[in-house]
Amino acid sequence: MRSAPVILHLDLDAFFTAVEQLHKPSLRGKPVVVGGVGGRGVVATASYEARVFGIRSAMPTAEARRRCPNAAYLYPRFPAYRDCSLAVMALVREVTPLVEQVSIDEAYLDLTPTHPGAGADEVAAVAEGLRARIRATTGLTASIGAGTSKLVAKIHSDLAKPDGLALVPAGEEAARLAPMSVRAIPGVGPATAARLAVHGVGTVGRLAELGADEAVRLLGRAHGTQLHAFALGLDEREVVTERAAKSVSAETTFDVDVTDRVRLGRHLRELAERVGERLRKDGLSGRTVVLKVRRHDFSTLTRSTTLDQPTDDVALVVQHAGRLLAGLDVADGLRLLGVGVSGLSLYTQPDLLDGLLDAPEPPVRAAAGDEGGEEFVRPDAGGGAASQIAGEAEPEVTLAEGPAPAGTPTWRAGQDVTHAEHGAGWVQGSGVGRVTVRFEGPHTEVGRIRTFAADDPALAPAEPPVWHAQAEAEAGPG
DNA sequence: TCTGGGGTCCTAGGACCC
DNA sequence: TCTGGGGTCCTAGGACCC
Repeated sequence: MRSAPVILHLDLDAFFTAVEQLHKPSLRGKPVVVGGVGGRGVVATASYEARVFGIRSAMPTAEARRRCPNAAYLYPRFPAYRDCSLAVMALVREVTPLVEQVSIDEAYLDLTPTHPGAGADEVAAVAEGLRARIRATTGLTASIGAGTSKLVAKIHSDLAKPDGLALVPAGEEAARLAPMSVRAIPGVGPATAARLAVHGVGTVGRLAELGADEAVRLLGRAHGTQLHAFALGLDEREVVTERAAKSVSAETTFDVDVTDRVRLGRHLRELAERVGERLRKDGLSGRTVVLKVRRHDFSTLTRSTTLDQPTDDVALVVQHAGRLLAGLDVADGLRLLGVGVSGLSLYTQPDLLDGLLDAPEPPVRAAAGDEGGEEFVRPDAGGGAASQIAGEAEPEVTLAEGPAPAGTPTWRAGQDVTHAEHGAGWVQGSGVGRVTVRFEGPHTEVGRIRTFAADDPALAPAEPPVWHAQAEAEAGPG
């Protein structure tokens, strides 16, 4: 446990509706609801003016309309929210590089790197400074919780809302948490709260008194252990800057239940196309295809099948998901259809791979700076990268300007990661100043390049300079 | 009131292997 | 020949979060 409250949790207040009110002054001071506006829509965010009427997130929009017919009901504009989020997160990263963005409107910060030895007063000043800059540059208000752990920071950003700061001095965690409802703990939802209530546990303090063994008996091994530790104010989770995606999915709820298999098939293809698009954009492929359906009675089923090889091929996803769907009874109607891919790995493109492996070695020139004209990075110039693999493995590869060898796959401008592993291969792109080469596991075949969407002309670099790099490395000892 | 869409993590049983 | 136990993978479902 840290000895000072250097972990912050920042949460933008009523984010979606705040952006709408920012962009449209006539909405300011008025009840605004952002969410699904169709017959089966639910509320994503209600402005504070709308919350006065009892409107809450996840409430059916129909119910919200009953409570406040005069509110503005808006369909979400995610691109606008993403832009605002990027602006805020840029300010956040000026405070510390140790930022874990957990959603479009939330992030944890660890101030240790930039404010070593900071006490509560300094942390409070940093947090207030950040809140002020967010307001001044974006017009949005943020609430911040500060404590010695993610848990305490998270719980207190909620208590600070709206537009506030709540800081818990080191040593006061358990006492602060004890009187709170167990529902204040992240991970305690309706089901867990109900199970605890049966045993007379309603507060965090009572959960702490219960003891770890009893908590495990009631809630299962993982959940029980974790929640009991939380109840004592114990939380050793680190702030981590990057987490790899584990699945990609798309789903849709129909306005009216669907029984027609032809229509379902069309929706299935659309959903698979969305999944495929995202897989390729992120340079991923997955081995398990998952079909999800929700029936007329709201019961949910999933069916999955695991392939021999990871794929991002829409046709293949459609084929397997379609087979899974064919095995289900849809006579009573489906209200939701979803398709997903899990078991993700960094993407390989077999045809490109073959071409590359069969192709003659690309010309190797002097390392950057040695000669005029085209400059390629010499494979051994990346030797530093290879030597880092055995460690934690995100070596950077220097880029050189100039044309890359024929057949070199392209990554999308602005996409900050390309992948090569355990071998050499060329990559190129534009608009990005550096390439990070990421290595997975000790297991992959030599010579594989994992990347890109080279077959998509829309992704080809339009503007010079065109960069290329040779990513070169060897397997570490594992 | 009648329940979105995108995710994560956990549990449990069965298959399979050693 | 029969039996046991542990580990891993796969599948399905459920709780939870924003």
